[in-house]
Amino acid sequence: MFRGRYEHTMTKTGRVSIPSKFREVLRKNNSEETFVITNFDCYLVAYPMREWSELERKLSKISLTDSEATSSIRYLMGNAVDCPIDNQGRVLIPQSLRSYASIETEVVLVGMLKKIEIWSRETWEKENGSGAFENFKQSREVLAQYGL
Amino acid sequence: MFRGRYEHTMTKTGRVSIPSKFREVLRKNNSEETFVITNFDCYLVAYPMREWSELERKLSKISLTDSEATSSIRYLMGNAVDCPIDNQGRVLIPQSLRSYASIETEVVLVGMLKKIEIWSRETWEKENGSGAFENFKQSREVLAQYGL
DNA sequence: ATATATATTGGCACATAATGGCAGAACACA
DNA sequence: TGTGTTCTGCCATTATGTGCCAATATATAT
Repeated sequence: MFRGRYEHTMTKTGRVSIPSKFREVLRKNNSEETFVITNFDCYLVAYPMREWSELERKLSKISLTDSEATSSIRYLMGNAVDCPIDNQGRVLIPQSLRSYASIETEVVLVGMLKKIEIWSRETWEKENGSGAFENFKQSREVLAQYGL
Repeated sequence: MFRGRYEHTMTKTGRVSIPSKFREVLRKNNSEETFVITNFDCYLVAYPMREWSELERKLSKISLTDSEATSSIRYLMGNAVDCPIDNQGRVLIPQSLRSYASIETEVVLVGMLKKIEIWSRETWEKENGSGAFENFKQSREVLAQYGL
């Protein structure tokens, strides 16, 4: 499982180092060294290839006449990009996803169990900066429902 | 599986570059460097030769007496053209299919698992531009459904 | 404390991708 | 056979992606 938060900087060419702890998780799961990155709200989400492929395998069984499902698939797949990790442990985040998440240089990577979130630092501060603890306290009760 | 969305421009002669990620998928599947392209709704779909053959195999099982199915088959097969990929990684989209999908110069190519969709940019914007948020919500549900 | 390994990042050079243009080949049609 | 039109291969250009080396910082081991 991915956990922890890391602040990295992106190169001018759009490459971001994947924290070594995250790469270690991939290795331990015998997962391919590739993420599938997609957009979500105001940030990006990166799934290990293995998890994503599993989803695709299921989606590919859906009939091509189911137009509602097709349009979901179109959205989901159209925004997903596979980003292999290079020898220096970096991924190239495509321009389109960068601008979607307003990522310029400073990036926050957050381990979220089976996936990773990638935020621009600015957006991160705005959404999770000051009020984070307050939010946590308020929404903590939700956790009780899950036996925590 | 094909994934991602690419905006390319068509030459005056009707040639469109296939995104290199898509060609890579063909190579990895030891698939022939040829697509079968046909019309569908207001856009085009392109199948790797092997997938297309699979589709034909299924269609060939349909009884001749099922006239409704037969006319669907006629529609699909009648417009199908095989488009080999040239040395620059491009396909020539025949005039008839271009005009069918109102493709002039700006083209959107979408990876859709086992096939590719080819849209004119205008049509794409109209069909998938404004409704994006709906699709987003739907696709989120899909992800949740699969525990992602 | 010192040496050694690993992680992150910057920079550079080269490879590849996308696309525009052109010339000859193939084709259809009179 | 001649005359357009479309097709096709190839080259050139530009932008972007990719691999690699090196510098620095941090962690780990001796």
